[in-house]
Amino acid sequence: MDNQLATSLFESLSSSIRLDVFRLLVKNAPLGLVAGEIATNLSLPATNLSFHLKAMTNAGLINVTQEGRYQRYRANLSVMQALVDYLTAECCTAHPEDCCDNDKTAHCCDH
Amino acid sequence: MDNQLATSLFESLSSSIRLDVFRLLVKNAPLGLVAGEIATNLSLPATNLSFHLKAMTNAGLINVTQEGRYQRYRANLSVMQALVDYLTAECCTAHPEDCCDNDKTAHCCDH
DNA sequence: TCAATATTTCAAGAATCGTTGTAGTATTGA
DNA sequence: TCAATACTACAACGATTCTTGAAATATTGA
Repeated sequence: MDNQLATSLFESLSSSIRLDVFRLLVKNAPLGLVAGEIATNLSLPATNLSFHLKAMTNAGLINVTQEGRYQRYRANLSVMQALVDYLTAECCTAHPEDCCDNDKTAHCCDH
Repeated sequence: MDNQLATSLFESLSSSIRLDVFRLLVKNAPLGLVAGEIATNLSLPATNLSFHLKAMTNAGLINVTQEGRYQRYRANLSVMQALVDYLTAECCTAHPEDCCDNDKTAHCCDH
């Protein structure tokens, strides 16, 4: 995980449509859904959905496999924890002596 | 957490600069940094940084408090877990009988 | 082979976002 | 009160992204 990959992953989830697509695929894990089912479920034009699916696939947020004339999409769930880990990797390292003194809810203090 | 809030949070982290800012503030948790320290650390023009800090503050990703003529920014770490929880809230609910049969690394299968 | 189906690619316009300079507000120290 | 400092607001331009319709590709079933 690096800045560029993390940025593209966040960008992949930064639109209302793509967020709905991802949550729908999480809901339908691990089988996933084919493109047409996603379009029907979210009432999206096939063209527009295809645009967003491609962006999400390129970022690695979802996976696609071909089934005859269908394209089956699945959420890549494991990438999310890696993303959070990347964000909090260096938590408090600048001043470890103060860590958690003021904010007990901080994620980095959960260990 | 809803679609709109989640979208704005992801959008807040979808630029290289804002990601660097957030990780720098995580590193300097819980004290945070004032705007000038962030600008120096990341070699950014004050104008541009201010633009991004405002966007991140509006989304709730970071918090700001005034200290005389300084503005001190802190990472809002607790919001990240809420975001991941939102994404995985309905994991496998469409077909619970198949959950984790094929993908043991899925985050939603960690319970 | 042929028509229907599923999905993607492409082009074009609209909308949004990022960066920068200039100007403005607020605070500090003398 | 005055100059310096810290930061933000605004406007403008270029760059990027979103959406849509039309056309293309690939697969299926008859």
